Amino acid sequence: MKTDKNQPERRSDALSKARIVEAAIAILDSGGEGALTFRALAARLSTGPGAIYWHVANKNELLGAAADEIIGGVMANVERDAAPQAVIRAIALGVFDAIDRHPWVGTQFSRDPLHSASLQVFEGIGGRLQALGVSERVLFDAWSALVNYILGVAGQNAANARIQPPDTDRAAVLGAIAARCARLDPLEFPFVRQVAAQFRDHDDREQFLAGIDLILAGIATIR
Amino acid sequence: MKTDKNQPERRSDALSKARIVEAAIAILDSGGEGALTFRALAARLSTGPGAIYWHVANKNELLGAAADEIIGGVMANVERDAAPQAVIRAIALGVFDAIDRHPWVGTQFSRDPLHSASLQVFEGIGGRLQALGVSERVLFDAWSALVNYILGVAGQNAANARIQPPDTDRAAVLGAIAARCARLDPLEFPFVRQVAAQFRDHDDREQFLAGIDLILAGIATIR
DNA sequence: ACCTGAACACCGTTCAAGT
DNA sequence: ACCTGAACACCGTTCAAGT
Repeated sequence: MKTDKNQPERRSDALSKARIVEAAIAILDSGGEGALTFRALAARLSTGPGAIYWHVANKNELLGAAADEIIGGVMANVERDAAPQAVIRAIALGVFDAIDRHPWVGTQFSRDPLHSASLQVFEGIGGRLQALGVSERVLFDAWSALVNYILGVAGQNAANARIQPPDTDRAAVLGAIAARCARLDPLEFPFVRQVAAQFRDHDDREQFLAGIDLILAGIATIR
Repeated sequence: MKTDKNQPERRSDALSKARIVEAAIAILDSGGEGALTFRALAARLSTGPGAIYWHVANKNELLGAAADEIIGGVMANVERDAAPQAVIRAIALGVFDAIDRHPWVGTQFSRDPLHSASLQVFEGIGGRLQALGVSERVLFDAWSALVNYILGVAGQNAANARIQPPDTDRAAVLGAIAARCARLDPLEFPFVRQVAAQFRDHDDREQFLAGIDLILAGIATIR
């Protein structure tokens, strides 16, 4: 039985928060954070900037709703029936990959820490640590380390994306950085010089996951 | 023998990059990131906005120079003669405390990863990991985990500060968040509800350091 | 109830004109 | 060489006026 959602109007050009958020996501993904303007958004929706304010309080709320949309989708698809460590890795990678595809999301976690997006991540990580049998005494430390790491990297990646145009060549940027490192004073920066080659060929995602595993290994030592 | 720095002019009202950066830091510290405006800066220096552009390319460079000033001071004061783990903790806490006092600095690490501020942190952490005897194979993982964590938390704290006015009551905010957590659905968010009380009384700095120690413990397991 | 679009109060940045 | 400040091309947001 298909019970039609009895929407008041079927006109596809009627404005709604859902349509506004959808359009905002499209603009953010294709043009980056700088491209989202109330004027650009209004143009895409064939209306004036003022119309958007009837459905959305301000730009902050709009960005929050857009981020919730993305993270909500990620968290809904996390496989929850695996071993606790595996679920923690899946949540972490889910967030990482979402920020990779939609860098602007990374800035939004700190906007309101109790919005559904963040809450789902918080609960997902914390619940698995309990399932892992982490003692009450260190549970809060373990949880905050993981959450700080995951959301911190998300924010850094978002900041990086904001600096670089949406279609920058990652490999070229890494190569340029590595080359500049190799030219540093060997006496002042021996380590950075040495690590430059590895840095050029590294994969952000792998390094991110290695960090998660190091924290999990640390948790295991005091569990 | 006091060899006077033979500066061309002694007039204290002469504009210079140093004076501009100093004034920018004062504005950023007292009013937050939103308060730094070329007009506000010009007013404080009793000149026009255009004059600043003679000494500084744009706002981005200005923020970078200001952040370098702060982090440079922190890194210069790190005690380097202690045990490697202690130095790593000292660097991490130095960065953390600097962002606590000057939240706007936290956004600047990702601006240019090879500016002196970031480089000094990178080298400081990496060098101590080598001193710790971390094997070549896992050195890069260990280093990137620590650096990601330190700069990630810095960025999150900066973002939090940008949302809240510079003189917000921390304890009141934490209390309000904890209260909202306690009202969440116990079936959907059991962990978050349970952790809310601890969250209200937690200390950001202690939690940050606990995370560092967990990563160090993880590194020790594969060293 | 919902939409329109001009207008307001800002930005960063530029640039001709001054000294 | 360095400074001035008006002007340009933008913002987010508001609001009287429309339907």
